[in-house]
Amino acid sequence: MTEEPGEQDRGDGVESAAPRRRAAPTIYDIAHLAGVNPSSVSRALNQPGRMSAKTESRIHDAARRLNYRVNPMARALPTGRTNMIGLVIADITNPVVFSIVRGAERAAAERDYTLVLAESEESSDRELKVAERLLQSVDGLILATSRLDDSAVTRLAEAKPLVVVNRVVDNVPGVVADVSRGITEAVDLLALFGHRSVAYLSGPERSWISHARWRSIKERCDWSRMEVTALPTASPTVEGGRGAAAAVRSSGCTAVIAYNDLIAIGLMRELGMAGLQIPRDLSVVGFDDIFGSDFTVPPLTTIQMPLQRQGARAVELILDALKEDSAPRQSESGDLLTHLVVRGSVGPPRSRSAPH
Amino acid sequence: MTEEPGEQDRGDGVESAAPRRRAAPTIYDIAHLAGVNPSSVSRALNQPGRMSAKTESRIHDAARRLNYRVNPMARALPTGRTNMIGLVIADITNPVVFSIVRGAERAAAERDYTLVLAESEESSDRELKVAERLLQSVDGLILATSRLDDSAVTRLAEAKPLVVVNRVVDNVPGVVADVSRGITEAVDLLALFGHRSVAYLSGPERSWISHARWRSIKERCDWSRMEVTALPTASPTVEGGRGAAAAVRSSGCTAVIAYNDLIAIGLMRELGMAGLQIPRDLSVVGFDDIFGSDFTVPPLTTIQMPLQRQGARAVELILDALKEDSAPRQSESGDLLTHLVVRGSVGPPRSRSAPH
DNA sequence: CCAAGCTTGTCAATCGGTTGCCAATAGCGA
DNA sequence: TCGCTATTGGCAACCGATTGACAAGCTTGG
Repeated sequence: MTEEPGEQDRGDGVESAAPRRRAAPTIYDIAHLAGVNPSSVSRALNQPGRMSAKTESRIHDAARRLNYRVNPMARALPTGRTNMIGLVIADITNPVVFSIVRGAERAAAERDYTLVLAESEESSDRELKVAERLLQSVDGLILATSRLDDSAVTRLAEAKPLVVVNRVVDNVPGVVADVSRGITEAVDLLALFGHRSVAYLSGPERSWISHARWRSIKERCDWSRMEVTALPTASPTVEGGRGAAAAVRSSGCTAVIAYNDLIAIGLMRELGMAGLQIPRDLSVVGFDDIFGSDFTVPPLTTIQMPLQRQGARAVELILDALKEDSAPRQSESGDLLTHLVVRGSVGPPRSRSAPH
Repeated sequence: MTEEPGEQDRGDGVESAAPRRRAAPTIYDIAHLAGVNPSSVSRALNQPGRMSAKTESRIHDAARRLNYRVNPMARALPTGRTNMIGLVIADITNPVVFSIVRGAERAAAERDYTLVLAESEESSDRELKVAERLLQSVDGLILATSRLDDSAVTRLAEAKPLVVVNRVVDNVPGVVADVSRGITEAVDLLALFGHRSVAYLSGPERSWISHARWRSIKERCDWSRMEVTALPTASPTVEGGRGAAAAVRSSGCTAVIAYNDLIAIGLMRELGMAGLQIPRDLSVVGFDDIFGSDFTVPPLTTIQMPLQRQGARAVELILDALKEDSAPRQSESGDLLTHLVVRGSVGPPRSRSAPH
């Protein structure tokens, strides 16, 4: 309380041994140094050109000299804008989300937004809680691998701009990749090799995207006059893939398209341990092209999703919604195409190895 | 300006087509509903028991009825606490950081903290910028894979509690795993198989942890009377491992310990393509036990780092520093042990295959 | 029966920036 | 040189919550 109360003991509450923190400079410090009113500082910093060049540069100099950074919390209060975007994912160790996170982080950072991350650990209860908590601190929310039902998503979307990834919810913008191209390529390749019977190792029953993939696969297989059946898996993981091996073998199919790469990898490993050879005994196609899918033997042929671009696009949609209030852009898959990455896990079926 | 100015047009600035957002309830709404003063609401919510049970429960009821969540920005202003922790990483697609992120996210969420993520894209300039930006909005900062030099780290640590992971910087708390146990196990296993000459494929020249690993490997090899040399790699990636294959072959060593799994995997793939067999022609040990390190053929034997625990520990250190100002705990590796995960990439050397 | 001691709740200042409104100033033409 | 308008900059309210100081209400003891 020597001179400027509140300047003296700011920083951290207790004042004993802890390393002394230097308090961050404020616009008041700048105003003092530049000899102007704090509000002028705010103006100079936020609306360049609305002030005499001389004063403006004096203020900027002072700010630079003090190494000033705006306090995002203080700014957020009156404006309601935090410059943060929330990203909720089910499981951060799922390689599928890495790319989404990266794409989102990059797109956000580029526009000076900060990404806030939260994990729902595959629980829809936790997801709701986490999303509600995040919602308070961010300008918009991305649900990357949501386990919520549509109504909950819709309700969340009422509070702040919200975008879902790889999912379609009425009236909520979504970023969905167009799987048809990749699937067409995959099915066509199998057909070319002479496969006549294919199985789809499906994902979680409640997964919108798993059904979308199945529909697309079914359609293309029908078109190619191939038999196709869906086989369930216990979980969309390596373990789930392992567990499905028996069903695959007894199904009599000669090729498999898996809901994701983890399942595909699990299946290959299990069959490999049982002495089968891939692709001689079974052709396997994965989905996503995750990190490590080329480490396997043989390397996995897989349908690559534009996950990083999807993450970036999700951020862009949020920012769009924030900027103007044009009608919320609906799920558009324009440039979000998938394509087949051909590696070693697809070949001719055992019986007839000649094409066609 | 009909009645309560500022109540009418809150929500979002522009008011045309955009989906109407409902404004979040405030403590004033609660106070109004419960018929008390806003400050009583704050007290009832934050200091339970300091108020008549009756009033308190009335306030809680009102809060629940309005589905009230505290506005973190508004709270952060007077308290200086944001309940957010920043995590800066070099490259989010590096599998090593997944586990750190997960550990940190879990530990943070458990204590009602939110994790804020930023990527430096391997650039120390960007890292500094990003860290300074984050510093404004968080209560503490974790540098997981920092490319900054010590002085920059020290300077950042002056502003807010800061923790580095897998690195030691004077006067800055760090979370460093004790590599000696894993390395001892690895070197001993190689010795047991009869290897006499080992190479270390090192990481980035400026990486503290790479040197630490090298020192530990050198020490144990000396102890075992094994020859050991360090071989440089161009980068700590699969590509870097590939590029080092030639040097490894001409070095005459029979076993390799790589700075990380990516290098090990790259090396194995390159050698495999050249017709060598692992472990017959070369034993390979990786570091980290990343996702996918068991997808390779043979599966990679690797020294597992407790990355997830390290991430969690980093958060705990921040929280400690925030709570009391006990002397900042210095890098302690107590329970952060490494250990060898034995898989298929280590075997007896070609020449003499009998142990010892 | 009254004063002292606790509870319980209210007031008001504050955190750091933003912004509408208005006064002071500068610039301009006549 | 004067008066008018276009700029420029300052004042003050406000965003939502926290918190120290204090008043009102209650209990309790002398």
